[in-house]
Amino acid sequence: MKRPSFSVSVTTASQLHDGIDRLLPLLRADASHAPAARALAAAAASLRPPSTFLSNRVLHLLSSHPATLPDALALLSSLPSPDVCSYNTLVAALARSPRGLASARALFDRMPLRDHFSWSAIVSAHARHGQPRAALAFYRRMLREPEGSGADNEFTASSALAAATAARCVRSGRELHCHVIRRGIDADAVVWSALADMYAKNGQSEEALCYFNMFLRSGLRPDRVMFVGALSACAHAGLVDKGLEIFHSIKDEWAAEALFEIEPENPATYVTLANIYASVGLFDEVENVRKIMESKGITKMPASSWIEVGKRVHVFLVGDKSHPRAEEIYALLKKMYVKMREEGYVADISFVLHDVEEEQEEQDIGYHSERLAVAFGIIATPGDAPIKVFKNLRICGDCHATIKFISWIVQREIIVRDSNRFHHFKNGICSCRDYW
DNA sequence: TTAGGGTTAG
Repeated sequence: MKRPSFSVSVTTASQLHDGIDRLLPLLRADASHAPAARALAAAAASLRPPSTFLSNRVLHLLSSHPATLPDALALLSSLPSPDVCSYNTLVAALARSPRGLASARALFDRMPLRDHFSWSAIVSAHARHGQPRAALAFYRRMLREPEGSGADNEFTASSALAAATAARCVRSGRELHCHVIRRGIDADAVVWSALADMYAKNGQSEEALCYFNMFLRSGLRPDRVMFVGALSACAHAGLVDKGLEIFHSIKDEWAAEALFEIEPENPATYVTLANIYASVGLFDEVENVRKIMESKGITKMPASSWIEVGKRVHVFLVGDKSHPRAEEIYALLKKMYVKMREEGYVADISFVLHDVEEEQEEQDIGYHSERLAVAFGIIATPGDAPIKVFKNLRICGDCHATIKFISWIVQREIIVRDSNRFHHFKNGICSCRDYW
C-alpha cells in the first residue's frame, strides 16, 4: 500500500508549525516518518530567533513515537532553560512508554516547578503502570503542597479515582468521591466514567448506571469508555435486559454513523440517526441532526399517503384537514381510538421524534397520513371492497398496530403498500406478522 | 496567544 509521503523543505516558523501538524499523525502511526521528524527538529533548532513555543511543539512531535523519544530527551537536555511545559511533555511521554515509569519519575523530581499538568501526568503514570497506591500517594502529596492544591482538577481527580479502583481501596474511593463533590469537579464526563467504573467494580451497579444516565440527561453522548463501564456494571449485577438495551444502542449508533460514510446525502440516513437518538432520549442530538440537514439543504420527503376512490386519487399529509370530508375522517378516527382504549391499547409514542408533551405526541401520531387515507377509504367505499392505500415512506409501527385494530373493528380488508412492501390487514392480523 | 495532562472489559 502506498504510504503518504512527506518531505521537509521548510524555513519559517509558521511553515514549521504547519509541518508539525501534518507530521504528527503520520509519525504516531508509523516509525518510518522518524527521519522526517528529525529533519524538522533540526530545521527548528536553526531558526533564529529561537522560539520556546516552537521547541515545545517539536518536543511533542518527537515524543509521540518510541522511536524518536530519545531524540526528544536529547533535545530537552540541550535546552538552556526548559520551561514547565517542556518537562510535562516528556514526563507524559515517558509515562506512556512501557518501561518509562522510573524515568518519568526521575524527570518529575528534577522539575524546578510543577503545575497541574505535571501532577496529573505523574498520578496517571503510576496508575497506568500498576502502582495505584503510589498514584494515590502522589495525589495526596499534591494536595499538601502549596503549588498542588490549585492543581486539583478533573484530570488529577479522574486519575486518582482510577487508582483507588485499581488498588481495590473502597474507602479511598468513597473519600475521593466526596472530595470531588466538595471541590465541585464532579460535573465532568471522564470523572463520571471513572466513578461508574469504580462503583461497578465495588458491586454497586445501580450507582454505576447513574453515571451512564447522567451522560444521557446532560445531552452528552456516552463514549466507548462509558459504554464499557455501563456494560460491565450490567454484567456484574446480572442486569441482562438493561445490558442488551445498551448494547443494541451502541450497535445502532455505530451502524447509523457508518451510513454517513456511505450515503451522506441520503435523507434517510439522517432520519435513521435521528430515530436512534430519539429512542434513547437524546433530543439535543435529534435537534442537531435536524440542523445539519437544514444547513446542508437536505430535505426529507414529507410523508404522504393516497387512495384511489371514484377514479380520483386522494392524497393526505400528516394532520391534513384539506380534504372536503376531513370532518368525517377525523370523527371516524376519534371513534376508533375510543374503542381501542377500551380494549386497553396505549399509543406507542416512540415513533414520534419531537420532544414535546406526551399528549401532543399522541395527537401527532394519531393523524399520520396513512390513517387518514384508511379512514377515508372506510367512509367512501362500499363495505365489501378491500381498501387499498399507498404510502411514499415506510409505515410507522403505531400506525401498523392501529390499522390492524381497525381491520378487526370494521371487518374490512385493508391493504397498505408502503415504500418497503405490502401489508395485508385482515381480522386484526397483518400478513407481515409484525415483522418488516 | 499559542503548547503539555485524565477514564477502559475481555
